[in-house]
Amino acid sequence: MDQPSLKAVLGQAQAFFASKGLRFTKQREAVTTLIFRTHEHFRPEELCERLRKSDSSASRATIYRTILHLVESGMLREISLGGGERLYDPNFLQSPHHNHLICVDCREIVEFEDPNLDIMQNCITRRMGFSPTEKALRIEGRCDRLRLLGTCKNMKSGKPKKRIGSKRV
Amino acid sequence: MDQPSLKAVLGQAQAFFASKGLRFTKQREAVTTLIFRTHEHFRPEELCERLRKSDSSASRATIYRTILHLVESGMLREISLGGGERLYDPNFLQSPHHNHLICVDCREIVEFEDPNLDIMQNCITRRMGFSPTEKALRIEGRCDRLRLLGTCKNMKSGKPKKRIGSKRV
DNA sequence: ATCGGTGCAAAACATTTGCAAAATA
DNA sequence: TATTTTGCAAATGTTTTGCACCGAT
Repeated sequence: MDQPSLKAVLGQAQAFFASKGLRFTKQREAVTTLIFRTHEHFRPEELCERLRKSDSSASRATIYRTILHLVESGMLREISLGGGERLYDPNFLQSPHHNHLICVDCREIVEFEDPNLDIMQNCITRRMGFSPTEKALRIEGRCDRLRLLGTCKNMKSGKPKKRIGSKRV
Repeated sequence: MDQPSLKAVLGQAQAFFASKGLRFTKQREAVTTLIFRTHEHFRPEELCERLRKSDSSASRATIYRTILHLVESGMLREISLGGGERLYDPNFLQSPHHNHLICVDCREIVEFEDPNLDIMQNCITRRMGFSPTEKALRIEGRCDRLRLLGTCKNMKSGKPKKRIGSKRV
């Protein structure tokens, strides 16, 4: 974990739960920790798996319910990178406006921001008579290095690396 | 159906299936017709329902499999408007670069295009070393009319209208 | 006769929910 | 004690799959 220390994140979560009159139980803390300890995007089921391997524990139901709470708090966001899979992204806490670029070859996910893009999106939205509340841009592309050199840093001996995690830019 | 006549669409589908050495059976034609007869976004299960009500028929399995073929052909696109629901959009045939704006109040979906946005997205992508293959921008917003006047054309006596269909802009 | 293609029913998943027991303010 | 929260297991809902049969070349 880097920028906002895990401790700060846990504090924010605790504050949110408290503001709703909810308890920050050890299960909820464990789930929150597991989510924000890395920058990895995750599927709920993967989180269950991860938690099972850790020293703490929480039932599947609790994990799903905690995820919903964290989404409601705005700390966690559901994203969709295609395939109808429900994926969660813990990185909006550090970069609230980031977008996703996915390499179609190696599935690497690059997170990026661009203020100009944001501005333009705002204009377009307002021109249509709406006030934007949330924007999600997903770009799929082919890595130039791979196309030109036949390999890229995410390819391992010709085999694309399956990655759910993300890289910041 | 308007622009590309249904007949033309069916022809294109047939050509695709043929190019793959596959047959354009009456079930596949029925599914294709049902999909492209309107501009509605749909969930596979809804399509099953629609087909059950029509005079033609195809099993659930066939419907799912045909959808996959049509996506592969590029005629149909999977989109995600949040909530992890798998939705399909038949409108990329007419407007290959459109994006989606969803009203958070009434869930109306507005499809829109903007060449400048496309250009900017291209630049950003290339700057990161990628060649874009596909882009999906989803904006959620609040309709100004509703916010200012307390009502909007999609609200029916205060109750938001649930809409899966789309409006072109 | 040979390949697909179809339809059924089962399987595979992911997610939600009801409820009794446990934990906590 | 009152109220949440948890965990289990069952229910739900969607999508995929195996397989026997059907149909077209």
